[in-house]
Amino acid sequence: MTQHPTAEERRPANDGPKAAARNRAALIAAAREIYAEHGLGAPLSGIARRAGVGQGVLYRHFPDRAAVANAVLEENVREVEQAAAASGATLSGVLGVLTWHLTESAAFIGLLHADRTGGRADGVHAHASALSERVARSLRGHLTGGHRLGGSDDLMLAVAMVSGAVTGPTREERERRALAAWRLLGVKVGAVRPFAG
Amino acid sequence: MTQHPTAEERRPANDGPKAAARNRAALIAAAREIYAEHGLGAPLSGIARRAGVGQGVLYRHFPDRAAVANAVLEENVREVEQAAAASGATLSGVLGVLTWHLTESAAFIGLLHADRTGGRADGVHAHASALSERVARSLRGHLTGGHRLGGSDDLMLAVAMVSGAVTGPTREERERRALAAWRLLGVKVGAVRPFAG
Amino acid sequence: MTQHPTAEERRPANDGPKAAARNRAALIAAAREIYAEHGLGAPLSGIARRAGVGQGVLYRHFPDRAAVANAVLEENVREVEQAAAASGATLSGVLGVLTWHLTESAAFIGLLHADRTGGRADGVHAHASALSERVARSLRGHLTGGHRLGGSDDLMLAVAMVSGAVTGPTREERERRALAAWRLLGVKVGAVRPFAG
Amino acid sequence: MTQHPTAEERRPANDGPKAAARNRAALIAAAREIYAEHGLGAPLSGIARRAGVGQGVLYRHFPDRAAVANAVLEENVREVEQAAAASGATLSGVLGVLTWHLTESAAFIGLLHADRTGGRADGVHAHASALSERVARSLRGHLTGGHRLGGSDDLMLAVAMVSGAVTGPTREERERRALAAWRLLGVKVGAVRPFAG
DNA sequence: AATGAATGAGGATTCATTCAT
DNA sequence: GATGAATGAATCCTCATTCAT
Repeated sequence: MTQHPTAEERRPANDGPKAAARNRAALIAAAREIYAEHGLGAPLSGIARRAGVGQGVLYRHFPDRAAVANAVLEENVREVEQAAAASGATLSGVLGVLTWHLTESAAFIGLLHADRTGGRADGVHAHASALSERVARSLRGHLTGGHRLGGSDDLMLAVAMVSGAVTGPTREERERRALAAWRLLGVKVGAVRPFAG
Repeated sequence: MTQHPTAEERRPANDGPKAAARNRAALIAAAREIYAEHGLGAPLSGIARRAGVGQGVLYRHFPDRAAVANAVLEENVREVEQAAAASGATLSGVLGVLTWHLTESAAFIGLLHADRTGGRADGVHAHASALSERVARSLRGHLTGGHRLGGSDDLMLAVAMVSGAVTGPTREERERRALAAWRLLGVKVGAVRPFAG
Repeated sequence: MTQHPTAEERRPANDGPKAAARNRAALIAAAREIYAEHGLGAPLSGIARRAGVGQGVLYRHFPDRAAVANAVLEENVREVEQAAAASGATLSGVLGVLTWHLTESAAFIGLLHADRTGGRADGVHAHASALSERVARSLRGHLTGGHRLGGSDDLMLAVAMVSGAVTGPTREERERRALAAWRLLGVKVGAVRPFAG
Repeated sequence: MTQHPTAEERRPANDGPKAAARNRAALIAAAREIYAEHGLGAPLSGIARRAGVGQGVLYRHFPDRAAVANAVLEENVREVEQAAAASGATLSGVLGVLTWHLTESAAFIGLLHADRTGGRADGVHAHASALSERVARSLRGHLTGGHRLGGSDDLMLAVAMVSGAVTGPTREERERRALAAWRLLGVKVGAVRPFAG
């Protein structure tokens, strides 16, 4: 509580710098939901609304549409990295976390398909390959060879393939399909769940 | 009450009803190109412009955005069906044609991913499953078992997976990746080319 | 997918939230004028232009065409209600105010004729009967019987009849005809003027 | 059946000049219906469609939107004139026919309100006053004085007033209101029905 | 640092009207 | 004479982005 303790009625919520971080998180969470419901092209105004902040706040934190998507992706990628960095991590474990994000986040799937839509140099795409590379690096470290995939390139291709299979209205359905896809590839996947310490 | 008093001077070209079929084809061809360049969400006005017709013509032939996409997809699916129906057709041959369309047509890939974007029940999606089923039927007839795929469902899952792998700026690159994907799945694919009698 | 990359140069005036109320009032005033000149079906863009605001502002304040008309009507009805509620109000006095609005506001006349145009259930019509009932209620309280009208229903019919007589290019002409109409009905009408305290 | 009895299969209906008159009548009838359902601003294309002819035919017979409306009005006015010219015609009888058209034809009501909408010099309005004058003339001849209306002007004002009262979704409801309006004016009206010789 | 109104370009859609056949 | 496709201007409406407060 580094704020002035004085209660202030009027003036709609300006809780000081602490709120900034909170707002940012709320925006990312809102964006994730909106993306899941309406796809990556959803109106930014809706994201701000769901986050419970004004449009201006969104633009304070993210200069443009791409930045919002990137922030969402960043979180997904970071979790995969953390899963990969955790002690005792195995390829199948990391793939489980990766698969979780694949089934849970529309934006994350979009990441793997960014360059397909063609044209518009969104800046989403700009970052996309960098993020994609971070995922690749996370997986690379755990490649052991007990499967049909030849190397990191094959593995990332497989990830893209699985993401192609991840369709369906509910997360459960998407998970079912993702696991079926990994099975077709002959790859063992651990528990499908978010990374949590 | 709302009237439309139009201009009175110029009135370029009206080749008569004969042009109707030609225009429809031009619109589909234009849509295919535009979709490849800008994705399925591209402005309809651009399609009309590229087809060299007024916007009204587009709306005459296709009541809405979904109808345009469906018309494009319809062509792709029909070629696959024709390839499947041709005498001497083999699964790998049909898959070659299918793969061609996968690498050539953004809309066709979208077909396999229609339900991922979430939200908007476009009517694209409405037809999508019907079209998807037609593809499945075309492939089903040639399932022989000389591979790891268990049945029609596995096969369609595999198609979705390959479509997930089909990214990249050029068709050649996309073909390279598609073939790599089929290889990972252990499925033999014939010549990647459009069906031609 | 559809994006709106706007221009980057000019960005005229943004007087801040303070302007909101002012803009709303300006829009209603503009709508009243436009309606008088071009009827209820006039382009909304013209209203925004005359109000000196962007089209977006109009849509912010009024979700659709009906809402604009309703806002205009609301003002008219409110004045009649106020005239009816004023101390010392008499039927003829209220009718004078009502007649003023009849001669001044095309939208207000439209209110009484809403259901004639047939077809389109505008939502204008939805509110219309509610507003119409408010007018009826305002008059009802002052029915005294010193005339040929039997009751509230007759009175509202009479109002509709007078509104039918209110034609002509200038307000003065319309007032002349309105008064002649009331005379034919044998109803005494007070000063034809807006309500002002 | 004054047509050539030769059956002709192909060539979409061009039954010779005789068809022209039939088409014209069909267009007017269609316009009357469409006007009743969707108001005077309804799309011309709908009128042509309902008449079962191409758009071009409509334009052959009527140079513009106004001409269509005028043709519809013309029919209404002519019936009133015929009723007035019939031997043994009385004012109340003519008013009965007039009232029929008032309750049956949206366009005809519009005639009496043409100048209210303001602005747009439709050409509907151009003819409107001429037609209106023809109605006045028809009534004038039968003015006898057994009522409160002072003269032709009063009578036309009364007609306008009644037309203002003619609202409601069904013709029956509109007739009910029209008769109530005439009653308020103390004018006796004969049978409400179209003129038929 | 937040709010939320305003701007205005862009894209969708609808018709009035023309014209080749 | 009829058909109905084509044109394209006008209108509707949406949103990305800026900015006064």
